[in-house]
Amino acid sequence: MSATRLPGTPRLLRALNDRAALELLLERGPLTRARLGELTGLSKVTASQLVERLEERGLVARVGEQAGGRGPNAQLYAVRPGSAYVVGVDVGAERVMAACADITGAVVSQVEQSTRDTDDPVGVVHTAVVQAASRAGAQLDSVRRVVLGTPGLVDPATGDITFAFNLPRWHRGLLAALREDLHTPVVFENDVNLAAVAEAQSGAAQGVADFVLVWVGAGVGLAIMLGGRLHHGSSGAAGEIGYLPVPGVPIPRDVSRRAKPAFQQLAGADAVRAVAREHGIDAPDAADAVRAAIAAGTTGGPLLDELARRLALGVASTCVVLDPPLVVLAGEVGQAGGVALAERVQHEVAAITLVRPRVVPTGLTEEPILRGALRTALDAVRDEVFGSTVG
Amino acid sequence: MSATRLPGTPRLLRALNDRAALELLLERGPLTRARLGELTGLSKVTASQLVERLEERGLVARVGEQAGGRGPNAQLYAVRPGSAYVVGVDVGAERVMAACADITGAVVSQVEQSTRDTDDPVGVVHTAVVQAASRAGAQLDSVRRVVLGTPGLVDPATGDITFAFNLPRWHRGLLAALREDLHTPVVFENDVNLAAVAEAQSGAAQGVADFVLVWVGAGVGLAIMLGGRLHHGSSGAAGEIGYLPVPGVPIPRDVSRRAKPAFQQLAGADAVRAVAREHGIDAPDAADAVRAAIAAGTTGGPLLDELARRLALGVASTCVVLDPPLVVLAGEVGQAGGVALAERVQHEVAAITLVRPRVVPTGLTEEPILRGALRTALDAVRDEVFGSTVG
DNA sequence: CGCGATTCGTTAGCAGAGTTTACGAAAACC
DNA sequence: GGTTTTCGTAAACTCTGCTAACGAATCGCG
Repeated sequence: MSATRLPGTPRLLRALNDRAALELLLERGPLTRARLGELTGLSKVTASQLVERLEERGLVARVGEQAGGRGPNAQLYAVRPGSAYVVGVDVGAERVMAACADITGAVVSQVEQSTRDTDDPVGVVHTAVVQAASRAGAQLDSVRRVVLGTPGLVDPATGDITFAFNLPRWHRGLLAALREDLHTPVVFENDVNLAAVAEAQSGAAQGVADFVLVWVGAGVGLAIMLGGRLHHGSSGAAGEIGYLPVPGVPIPRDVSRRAKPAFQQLAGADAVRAVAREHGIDAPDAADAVRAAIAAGTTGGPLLDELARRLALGVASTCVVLDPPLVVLAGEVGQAGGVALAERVQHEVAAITLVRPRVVPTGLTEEPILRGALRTALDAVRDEVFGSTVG
Repeated sequence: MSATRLPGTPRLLRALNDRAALELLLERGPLTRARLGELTGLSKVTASQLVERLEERGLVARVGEQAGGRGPNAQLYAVRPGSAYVVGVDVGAERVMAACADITGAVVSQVEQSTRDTDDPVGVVHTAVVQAASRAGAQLDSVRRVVLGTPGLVDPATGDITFAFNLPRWHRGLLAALREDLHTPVVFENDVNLAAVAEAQSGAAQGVADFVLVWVGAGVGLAIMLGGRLHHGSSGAAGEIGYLPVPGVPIPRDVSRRAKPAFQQLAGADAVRAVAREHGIDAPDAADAVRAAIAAGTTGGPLLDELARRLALGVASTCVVLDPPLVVLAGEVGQAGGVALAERVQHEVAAITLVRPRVVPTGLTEEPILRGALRTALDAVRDEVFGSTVG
């Protein structure tokens, strides 16, 4: 009956300081013992002992000397890349992209495979993961975590995928197969959420702790970043804004797999193509239609206006609830729309609500979901590897 | 250019442990030194030293003995109530309610005053605060914080109130007057947010870290609690769901002070009264109308159904975005609707979205805003008073 | 009623983390 | 080549917490 909190023993201190030092080494590249002391706030000698400990644990290594200074050349230390690896995977409907990164975050290998011409998608994903690891020169047992990005909801209780309409149902088999071979934690994460993670790391939301990312592609989705962490919701369904009840579309009652959700019906790729046709732009692909409208200059304006008006309904709803400082438009359509679309959405949102979020297009072009998967895996693995002093 | 993190010195340990001990003393009442050791995870002797320190700092005092055990009677210690006080105020349009609590959270005094028959509302609030303090037997300089709950948005940058349509504009004067006399931090907080804080502490959301509270009164509002903390949004406008673009109401463009926001027009008290009249219930007050419908039994069903249908649009929008496990209905109308209304809203939300939040009526009857203000003030003051070992 | 069993609180000695002071050695400056 | 500066390491001390031991108080039981 005693909830016994964590004590607060001296070893906790060491764990905290070690962790802070490692984080600094990752962020600011190789450092000398003295500089590390300054940055952590610790004394020179303590920092020195600390580095020695980390070196013994195999987490840190000498990587050179810093010449040019006044005194003797200072030794430079950095996090040892080989101490752990992670694999991220973007599991799309038609292709699989896997990449392997070492614990410093450097992407060491990348593998792409098509799932179109096979009847064993599990096998494809599986070999992609194994190939990514081996091409990176990483032993399989030094891969500490695999993160798979897919559409659909991740049940926070079980970690399984639910409601992945547009993907085959082999996720469960995939999870089992990978875990069996790799003896490693394997987790799913929603693809839009991963895109947001990537956006925060190196896209349009760098250094912004709170923002939302609106994904406009085949479906519409939303990722919510609060305090630098993803908000998943109690059933993993936070951000499924396809189901927003918006004006202009009948609200389907008795939500089923058949019924088309309201906002998605208004702003999904199908709707974009339809609106484009009405405006005289006929393209096989929604993103192409948007690009065509932008290329058309003034002529394309009305289509973009209409698109922005529709998107703004969903964006306004989320912004009225959350009041984020920043909204990132991503996904095929969001990216294609670029600044032209983002500006229009920003203007439109300001017209119908009190909040005034900045709306910008994604700042990422290459594999946002994959990058997000790697980053997510890294965060978890660093907690494990770097925090092991506590255990 | 060195961002110098907090060091991680031994004194940090002491601060952490002291803080944990104080928190335990507040939560679980008077404790013996030995029990405190168990609960914190510290050794018996360390816990003993710790208590001695806290006693010297005046934060803790002996309050009795625990007889009946095997060995000698153990001394019981508790947080000293008199070491600091806070004042909370519910600033309504027609009356002001102030209360004073000691640092243990015990409410020591409560004062109510009308602002209807005066032309100096600032003075009324001011004297209410001073009276609450003096009736509590608290010196003015031991009141460490005053929290004022009012409608409107609180600008997170300045702390000032904006957009308080239904309240006079003397907030700024109030802030200045109170600060001048009391030499104490005085802060505003949105009334709906405070109601949510109270709900989390002792209402329908006890022990629930994530939930939203929907306020249905003259206006409609929303408070968002995530991880046990309020989410305010970048401009303090998070949860202003009156502005949700919902189906069934024209969306006013060029939002101005005149234009009635969409969702509010659909579900605010005015709308409730209007709907009630259509259903043959004519009451001067929206809450009365709802109560009449419930009292009418089956006859009142259709009105409640319609009300639930309207509310569900707003609730669904927020739940689609946030996916909270729990929605609390509060405010005059929400409270009047009770379980009958909550159940209907829950059912309706489930019909139009994928998420399945539990919807319940408020569990508080007495002064939720005032209680929330006190709790908010307490949290801040405890950080200051208990955390002062660090400084 | 007295003895043993328990538990409270304290004292003594020790271990882990970090700090200040001091110092030898290496590199650069003049 | 001397001076100056800086690196890395000792040595001695402080602060926090831990284990072990112990006197004293209280209850249970014979």
